[in-house]
Amino acid sequence: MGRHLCCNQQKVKRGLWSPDEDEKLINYITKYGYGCWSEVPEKSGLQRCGKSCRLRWINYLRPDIRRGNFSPNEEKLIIHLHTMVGNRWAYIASHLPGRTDNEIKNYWNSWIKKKLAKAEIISKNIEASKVHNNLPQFLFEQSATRDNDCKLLKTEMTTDGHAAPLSHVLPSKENSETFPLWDYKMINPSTTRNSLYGIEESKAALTFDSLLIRTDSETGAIKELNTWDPSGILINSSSKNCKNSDLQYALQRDNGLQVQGLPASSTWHGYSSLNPIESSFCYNPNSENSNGLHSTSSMNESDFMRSMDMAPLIYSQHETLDLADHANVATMWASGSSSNGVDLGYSECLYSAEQYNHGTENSCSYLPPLYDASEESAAINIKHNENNSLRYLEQIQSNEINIAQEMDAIQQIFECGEQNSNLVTTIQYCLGSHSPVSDSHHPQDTFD
DNA sequence: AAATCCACCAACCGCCGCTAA
DNA sequence: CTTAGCGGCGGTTGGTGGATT
Repeated sequence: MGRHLCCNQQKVKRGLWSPDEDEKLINYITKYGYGCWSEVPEKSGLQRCGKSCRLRWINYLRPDIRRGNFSPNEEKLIIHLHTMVGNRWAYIASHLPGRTDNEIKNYWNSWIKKKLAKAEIISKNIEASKVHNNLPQFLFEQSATRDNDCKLLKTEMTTDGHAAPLSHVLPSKENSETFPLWDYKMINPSTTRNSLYGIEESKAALTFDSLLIRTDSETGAIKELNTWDPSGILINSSSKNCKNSDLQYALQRDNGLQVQGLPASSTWHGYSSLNPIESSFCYNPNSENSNGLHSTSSMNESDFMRSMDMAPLIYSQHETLDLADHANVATMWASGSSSNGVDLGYSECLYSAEQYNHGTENSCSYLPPLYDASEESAAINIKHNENNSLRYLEQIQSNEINIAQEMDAIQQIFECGEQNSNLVTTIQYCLGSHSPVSDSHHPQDTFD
């Protein structure tokens, strides 16, 4: 079962397609269209199995195929989607018009080899370290033994061996995308609420495949690193992405050090991992564990899939939206969906993206001014977002905000035909299907 | 100039899930 | 209900051509 009859036939031709064969297939598709691949060889006169014909058409001959190098935005989108769904090439390809799953798969496999090659040098050491409480010391030791590609500067460590309470392990904005600090594997995505330091206690913890500190390839010096990422610690295991700031937050929390760009350790409201989709979870006020703490639960599948359709849309509509922008959008999103327990914030995300890309205030009156990722504003923004989401909710409930007008405005921003209707559908779904949860039900920080 | 290496990518293979008989 | 046939998908292979020795 499962094996195709044509695959057993000895007479079928294999290997590269000749121009003549291509022509035959094109002629057939032009004449009959496609649908039943099994009958293609017979009717087209090709000595190929139907499967091979299908593959050739889909990956090479169909007219809407887009060939050539991947653009930076395409690459960005691929990385983003792969972070969320892994090797689901067909799904990823569905978000890149004209690209095939095979092409993306090939691109990824060749791309990731290069990227991980450098990381591999110290990944085993990181694994061995278990990323335990001596991580800062471990990093320090690494810096003394590794070459210029991966080290912490000695001067950036405090005298007791801890990482300085600044942003030294954060990548520069321009490097972070192609040179992630952290890669990781999710062992068991079903378990909820694992902290970075819960690794040894939980099978659902993260393992770190690599840790890289970005340095200048010529001078060896650590490049200027910015706290561009104001998002916070990994709170929930539904997240698939653990960022450098997660580490920073953990360091802050465990060492009692205030890290610039992060909120005080006693709060995590409005914080989740960088990507709102990866980290989004539904706060359940009815759930209370033995410690009297409310727990979170992972998003259900439909929420997850719906969310996954959103971020690529944001990306696809904004040529200049980079990771730092995304971090802000994400923070905004997370503040609506996570800390308040409701799926608000989608349209806010879009407005936020819009104002970022155009560098102007948007027309959305309830949004705060233009976000920035500076250290000073990060904590303020978080609080602002939080209040903002609540205010948004209140305005919706009191009919102060007209949802129809809201979506009209969004329509004007995103004039993208079919995708647009999907967007509106999504927003309608969000606004109509989720009950708000009181702000007083924020879960407590379990690390305090 | 020849041999070897290596990256790329088109194509193949096997598995899965759906569907119709 | 079972199962053959099929489309679709992801992992993998191997041919090709450019780069390096």
